[in-house]
Amino acid sequence: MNPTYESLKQELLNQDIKLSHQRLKILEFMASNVIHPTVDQVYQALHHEIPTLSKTTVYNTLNLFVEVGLCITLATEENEIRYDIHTFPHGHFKCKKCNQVYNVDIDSHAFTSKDLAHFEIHHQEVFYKGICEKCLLIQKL
Amino acid sequence: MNPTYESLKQELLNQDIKLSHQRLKILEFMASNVIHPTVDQVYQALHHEIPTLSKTTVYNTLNLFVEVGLCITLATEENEIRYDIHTFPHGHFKCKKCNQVYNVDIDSHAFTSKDLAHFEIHHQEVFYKGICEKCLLIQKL
DNA sequence: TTTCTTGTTTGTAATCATTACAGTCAATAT
DNA sequence: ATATTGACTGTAATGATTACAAACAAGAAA
Ligand SMILES: [Mn+2]
Ligand SMILES: [Mn+2]
Ligand SMILES: [Zn+2]
Ligand SMILES: [Zn+2]
Repeated sequence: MNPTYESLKQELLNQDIKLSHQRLKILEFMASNVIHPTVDQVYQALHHEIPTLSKTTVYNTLNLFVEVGLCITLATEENEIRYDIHTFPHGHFKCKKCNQVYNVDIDSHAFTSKDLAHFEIHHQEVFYKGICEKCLLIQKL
Repeated sequence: MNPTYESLKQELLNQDIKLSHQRLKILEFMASNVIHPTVDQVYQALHHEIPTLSKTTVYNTLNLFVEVGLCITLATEENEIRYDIHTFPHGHFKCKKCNQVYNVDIDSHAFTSKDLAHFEIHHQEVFYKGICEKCLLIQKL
């Protein structure tokens, strides 16, 4: 279900994008940490390993990934952009306690509204907020 | 269906919030312009009429409205916050051509995902992007 | 009426995420 | 070796939002 690092790398090659060290490290991070990170989270995670890494490079790279369809962006209400390596249609749930963003399987056909009958729909986003199961259990202790 | 200016004003009174000139003007704008405006749009629309109006006041007032449940916020992907006077559950569609944000009736029961069976859901947001009917017609000319 | 109190509004400065830009660097081709 | 191209970096600029303190307005108390 999760896209593999190897298949994503191949996709970059297919699109004639050079496999630079920084790009591969960022791609690897996105593929193995499915946490919908912000640019800063990616930067913080990698700049120990790549001390010369610039935050601008993280911006450039993630926005490049979005352009070529390897990532999508997620707008949370906190006025910050998060990046998601999963590009197939799915929804999200953000926990108000632990701030974790979960993936949610949704039936995309349940969402056709007759208000949009003559509209051209390119993209849909379903976003839930509330308290996750883990945090609910902690609350009850 | 749309909340009236009078009922919203009454709600402020019920919550012991003073009906200052600025608050009433901003409330009136929100009630009669259902365009999901940004803070700047509200400010631009009103500062001719109220030359002393400060953008800080628009921020303070709209955030106050959100706190007391008169407005909700909308996160579009452009990293800007929009304010909505409609607080009942509904979805949105943003046109990529004209940037207009439409309200969309949705069946909120279509949204139960079994992934969230043991989660506590406080809020849900459904957001579409694409091209609206008007812009599609223009395109065909 | 004057003074006091409380909450509102204002303007400026600070913050934070993001983007623009220009110089540097690295890989490859000639 | 030199030239070309694109990637990376650091710094500066931008734009939205928030913090904060002074000014203001309205009503209550004296
Ligand atoms: Mn996701
Ligand atoms: Mn709406
Ligand atoms: Zn949680
Ligand atoms: Zn349109």
